Amino acid sequence: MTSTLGYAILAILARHPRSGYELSTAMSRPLGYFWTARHSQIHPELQRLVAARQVSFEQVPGPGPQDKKIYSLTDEGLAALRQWVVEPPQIRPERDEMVLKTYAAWLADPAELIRLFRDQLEAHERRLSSYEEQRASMPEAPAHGSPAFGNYATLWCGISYENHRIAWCRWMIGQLGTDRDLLEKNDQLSASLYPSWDAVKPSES
Amino acid sequence: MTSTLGYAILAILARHPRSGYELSTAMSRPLGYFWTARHSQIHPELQRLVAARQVSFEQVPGPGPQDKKIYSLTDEGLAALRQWVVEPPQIRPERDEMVLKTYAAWLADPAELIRLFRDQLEAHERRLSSYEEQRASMPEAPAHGSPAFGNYATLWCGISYENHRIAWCRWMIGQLGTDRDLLEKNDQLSASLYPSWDAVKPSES
DNA sequence: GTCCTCATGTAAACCGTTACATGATTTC
DNA sequence: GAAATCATGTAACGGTTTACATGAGGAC
Repeated sequence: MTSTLGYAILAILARHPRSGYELSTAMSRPLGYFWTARHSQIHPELQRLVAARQVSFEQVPGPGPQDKKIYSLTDEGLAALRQWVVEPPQIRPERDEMVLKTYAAWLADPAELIRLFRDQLEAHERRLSSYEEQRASMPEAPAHGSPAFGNYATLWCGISYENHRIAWCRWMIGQLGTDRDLLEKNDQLSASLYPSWDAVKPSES
Repeated sequence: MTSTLGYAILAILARHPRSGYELSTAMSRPLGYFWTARHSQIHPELQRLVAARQVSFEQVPGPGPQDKKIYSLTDEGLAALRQWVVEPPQIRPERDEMVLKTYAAWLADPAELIRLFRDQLEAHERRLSSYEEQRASMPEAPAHGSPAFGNYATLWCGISYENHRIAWCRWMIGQLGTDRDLLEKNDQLSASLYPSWDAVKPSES
């Protein structure tokens, strides 16, 4: 019954109670990297969760004209969240605009494509270094059972993902920039950092 | 004006003309891994693309009661596609249900989590070996300018992505399965195949 | 005769974004 | 005094999924 957005809200409230406003800031970039939502989606969803008895709220006088509502998980909500976590995820189609562009890249001007992938590369490098910073200010391998484990594990995934993306951008730039000065640079970078086809081959079959 | 779905259709038609039905099979799993759509979305979009003069069609008598329509790109459509390819992609939020579950994983039973990540791991391994097979039946590094380049580059991305995902699943299973017999197995697997934090560190800052 | 593939469409429901709407408090 | 932050909501729109609707031809 509860939507994935609903579980995202429950997952955040499981850490500590928050207002709808705080939820919406937590679920917008650059904080909410793996599930985002606007306040216009969060407020109605909170109302639904209250109706389903998965969250409750207490009203405290806020700065604005309306009362501030501090939402927290109910026992029912926590139980539902716990159950949902270990259920296999819905298979939702991957829609990746960069990969789609790549599929049609054979039609486009190589110089412009290089510019596009350089921009992407920079963006992913910026994200990676931000993740690395976050990791640095975090205890190494927190115990399962503490919320820090969730933070640590999602960060690990994020760092791994950015490395994958960076390797791919570098490879693309290398492929597109044949017989040019950037060839040597990119060859070095992409060959070492990421599993190339050839390096992976001996492991299986 | 044209939506991303529109460009996805243009990108497929740029290879060779197809009917709406053929488009819908091409854009459903397991073929269309990076942009999927149902026929109920494709047929109206094709009508819009025809109205925008980006595709044209010729009717041939089909098996059913209605004529089969073979769509192909117009010069205008090809030009629009070429332009779109090198434009920076819209930043669309990442919504990853597995990462969201991971964020809340500290609440769940480790044994059940291991089961979940093992299933995920298997699915990604299956995909990877299917990709590897496809790569094997493909010329090494096709020239930019031929459609084979698009196939090769998207496959490279897919293989890199699956490797990232596999490494992450293995790491998670290793983290969850402390003081158990599976610890040794997973330590070996994840440490070698994928960049751990520590291995990446000396490169930057 | 039933099921599967080929073939094209429409309608309702759902999810998410953008825009509309209001207003107090704090900071510059 | 203007702008940013805190705070909560609704409405319109666009994209996606699911369901409805039809029907020929071939395989079993």
